[in-house]
Amino acid sequence: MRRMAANTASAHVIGGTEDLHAAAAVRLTRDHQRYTSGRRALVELLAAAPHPLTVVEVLERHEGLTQSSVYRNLTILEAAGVVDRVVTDDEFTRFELAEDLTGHHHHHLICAGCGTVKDFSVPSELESAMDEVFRDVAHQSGFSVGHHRMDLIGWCANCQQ
Amino acid sequence: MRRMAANTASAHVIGGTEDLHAAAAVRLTRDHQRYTSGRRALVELLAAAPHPLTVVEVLERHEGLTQSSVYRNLTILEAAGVVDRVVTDDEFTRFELAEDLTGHHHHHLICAGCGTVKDFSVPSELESAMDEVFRDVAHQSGFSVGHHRMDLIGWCANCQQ
DNA sequence: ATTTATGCAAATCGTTTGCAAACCT
DNA sequence: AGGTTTGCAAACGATTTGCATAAAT
Repeated sequence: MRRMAANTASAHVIGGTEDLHAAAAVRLTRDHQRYTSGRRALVELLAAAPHPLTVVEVLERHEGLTQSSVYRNLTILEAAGVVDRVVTDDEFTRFELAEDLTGHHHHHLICAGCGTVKDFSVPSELESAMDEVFRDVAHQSGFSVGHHRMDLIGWCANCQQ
Repeated sequence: MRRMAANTASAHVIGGTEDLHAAAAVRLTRDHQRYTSGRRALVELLAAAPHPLTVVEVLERHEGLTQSSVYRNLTILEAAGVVDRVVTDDEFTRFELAEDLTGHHHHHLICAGCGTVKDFSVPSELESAMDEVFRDVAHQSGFSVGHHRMDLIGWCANCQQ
């Protein structure tokens, strides 16, 4: 039941994608939701993208998708823990696969000029040190912390002058 | 170390606030902008608030202000470096005084339930360690980094269950 | 057969903008 | 005077929603 990604160039479906779909299906089922072809297409697109995608980018990359359904399905996928919402300073919400599905904890370099988002990660010792501080902060403030977000805002190579 | 004494909504100008207004005036002038009473009122409100404010909150706190002017002036104050824009996961943009005006580098605890934002800070050793990593990342990626943002997303005491 | 998802178009709502009057300097 | 800022109302645009049809179980 495999769907070949229908886009321009090197969109090669990797072997490991099956597990991804299986995991997505499990999470949706847990939420009493179906893993429809539209949702599957979204997961496929996000898995293939090198950075978080806006809804506009999603629509550009896949002819068959409709705007309203994309919004609805991204919301559902987010609620099911399949997708993460990425907020930047511009007016477009972006989406990426949930970190615990990809197993790749990372952060974002956000260009204040063009809005481009690029991934990066930091040494695990630093992550651990941060997590420890966060636990303290949460405890003192009565918050229960779900996750953290650490972004760098700056100017990409293109946008510097 | 500045002490922020205001809490109620009185039109009382506090002693230490003078420096703040002076600094704001300098930055606006540098941008060929005037420090009008509306802009002054915004700085006053943000200085008195214990957390970043939405436009709605600003309007609630000061009768004389108009929505469109508040938006326009916050944009101008941001461009002049007097105010920082705080982006969370909800649909409201928030604003706070620029960190280098208050001299208080901090981060945000964001409640995923009600959108409340609470400030916190981390040990300076951790900030330094982060800054060092960020310099490397920026260098490798061709970005010039302006600032970073590190938030905790979770559930406040009220919103847990 | 019944529930759930989709597509289209219309509505929503935070934010932006056009324009004439009020405000500096 | 000459340029800016303001207030009001209208416009904008990303996202949401109502509803009839199509798909899934």
